[in-house]
Amino acid sequence: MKQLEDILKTTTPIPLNRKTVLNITYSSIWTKDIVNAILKSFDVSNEQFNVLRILRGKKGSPANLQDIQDRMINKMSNTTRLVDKLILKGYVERFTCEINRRKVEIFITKKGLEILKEIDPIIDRTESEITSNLTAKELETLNFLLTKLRS
Amino acid sequence: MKQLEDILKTTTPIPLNRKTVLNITYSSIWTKDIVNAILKSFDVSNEQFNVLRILRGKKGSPANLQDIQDRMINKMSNTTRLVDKLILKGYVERFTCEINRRKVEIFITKKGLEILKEIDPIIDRTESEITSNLTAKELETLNFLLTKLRS
DNA sequence: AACATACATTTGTATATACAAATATTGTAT
DNA sequence: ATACAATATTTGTATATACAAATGTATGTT
Repeated sequence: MKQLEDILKTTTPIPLNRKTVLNITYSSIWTKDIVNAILKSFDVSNEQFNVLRILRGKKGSPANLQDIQDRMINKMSNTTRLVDKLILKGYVERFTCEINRRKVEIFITKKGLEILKEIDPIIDRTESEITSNLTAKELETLNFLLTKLRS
Repeated sequence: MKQLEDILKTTTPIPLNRKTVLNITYSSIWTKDIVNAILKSFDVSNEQFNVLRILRGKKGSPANLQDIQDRMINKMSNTTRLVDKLILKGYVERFTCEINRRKVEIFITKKGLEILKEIDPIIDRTESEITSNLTAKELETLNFLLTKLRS
């Protein structure tokens, strides 16, 4: 098992508080890199993939920008431009809401649903691989500790 | 304790594999936001602070860009421009290495050491607060599980 | 109706991240 | 000595992130 001290190439031991923060940060980068490598072959960024899945979850009903931001794990400060890119790729459509013209209505297109259908099983498999070194019980404990940390 | 399903405002339960990946990602964002809020008041970014601490760790001996990148938790693809910003702020100096002119020699300045001395105790306290909901034993377990996950 | 206020999104600017290509320097083989 | 590969950094381009300001729309008060 590669300890954090090895990864950061430091000889002095890191205090437990800092070590925990660094370990979480490093693990997050580690998982992100693995997932990104998969998504890259589909020319879709992590955030774009996230938005597409949120839109699919709406099952045909429109989403506005706030809906999307609320459901995004990394609160983007600029969902407008992210949606712009998805429109260019043909995965998403945007209309202004007729009832409240300040709002926009964003829908996933058929093409968007199709690319998700392609990517989904690969991401599922990747997420299984990422967590394969821990038992189900260990995963439960890890989730519990992370949730408690933030509470 | 706020579960991930609440955070992401989803009603459907998330499978354990994906939940773990998301929990790590979200926890990383959570800690980053807290630390960033502190650093922001010093007009230093997380990455800049990281580099300054790496340079201080060299204790007067020069660091080149690869040294810095190797010790950075988030492998920046562009340490050149990050160092540029630190030079502008007067926290760092850069010279070309006379022995191997492809390399650069980067040093932290007195001003850089002084700002670190100011920031350090505040970050220490912040890291203690971040981890204050878990006992030492729980923190050990968390670190163990994250390390095992990546092994 | 006129005004201020709140809301939802867009735009602007700076920095960060990711990757590819360009530049400069050094080491090695012939 | 020349050519070629390896090394170390820099530059370019695209996207992502963070925050502030601007725009356009709706709502409440007088």
